[in-house]
Amino acid sequence: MASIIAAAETLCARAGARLTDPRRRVLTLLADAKTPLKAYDLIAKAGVNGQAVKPPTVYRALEFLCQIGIVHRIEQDATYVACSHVGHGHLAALLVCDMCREVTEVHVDEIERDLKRAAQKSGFVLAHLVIEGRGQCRACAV
Amino acid sequence: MASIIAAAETLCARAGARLTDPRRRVLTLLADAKTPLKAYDLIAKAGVNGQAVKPPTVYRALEFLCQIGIVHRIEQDATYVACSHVGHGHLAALLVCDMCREVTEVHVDEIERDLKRAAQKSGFVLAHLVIEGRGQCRACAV
DNA sequence: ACACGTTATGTTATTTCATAACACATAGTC
DNA sequence: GACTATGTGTTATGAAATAACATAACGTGT
Repeated sequence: MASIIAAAETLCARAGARLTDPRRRVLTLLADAKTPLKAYDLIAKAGVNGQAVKPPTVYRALEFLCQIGIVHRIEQDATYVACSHVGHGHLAALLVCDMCREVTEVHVDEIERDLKRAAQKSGFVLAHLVIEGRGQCRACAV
Repeated sequence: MASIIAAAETLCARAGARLTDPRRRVLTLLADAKTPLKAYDLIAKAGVNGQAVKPPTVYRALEFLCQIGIVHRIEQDATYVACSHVGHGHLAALLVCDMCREVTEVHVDEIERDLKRAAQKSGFVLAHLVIEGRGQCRACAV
């Protein structure tokens, strides 16, 4: 649990940025969660002693954390999840279980290469790639 | 242009559904557009002679058209685009140009297979897959 | 023809997701 | 300590999506 904070510190240093209070708070909440959280879940939880946190605060933190690669946004349902394989420059495919919502990350570097090549065939230069799946995780599959 | 309507009729018949007025209208608007449209673009455009169309009407049509596979939703920015390769049971990767917004569809059946296998390795049974890219299309790449 | 079930639409209101714009604060550095 | 970058606080609003309920249109069996 603490290790993800350490990883974040490293990534921040590399980016010439700081792991500030709201950023750390949001990251911690995500890391503690078993499933992806919505932005407004975080807005609700991030407040301390009755002090509500406002949307922009959380959205900024999320944007930053996604940028340094320690948090992933799941486009299909606009949720956010802490990266479980921090470190490799990895592109991950995020597989969300339809039953328990847990996320399985699989690394797909060769697939990225294949896709880049397939895109190139159409003359398309690929800069960014999103791969997301849904289905049943190991525990929930019969 | 008319051919996509014909394709839609076929797909509707196959699904035991009807290509109703609002569905045809939304599909036509998407087919005529050069780039993906937002739902509210469609809501604005779908009205006839001052009669505004309400959000649920368009959202229902979009959901239906996506279901029969003649329209794709681009998750990254919540836009919708008419499928350019109707017919094959194909899974397509949607590549959106960051400059002109045009969409290039590439077919990725082998990649789907690879990904399914990679998922299986983690015990994950893949039911649905989204692959989206961003970058520069042939015309916009230098 | 007409009653019935199913499919699809109309309508109102609301919820959920996200950002613009501007003021203030904090940290690093010359 | 003044200067600049970076980051946060706050207010307000914009943009995307859906819930809930009423009504209409179609197909089928009688």
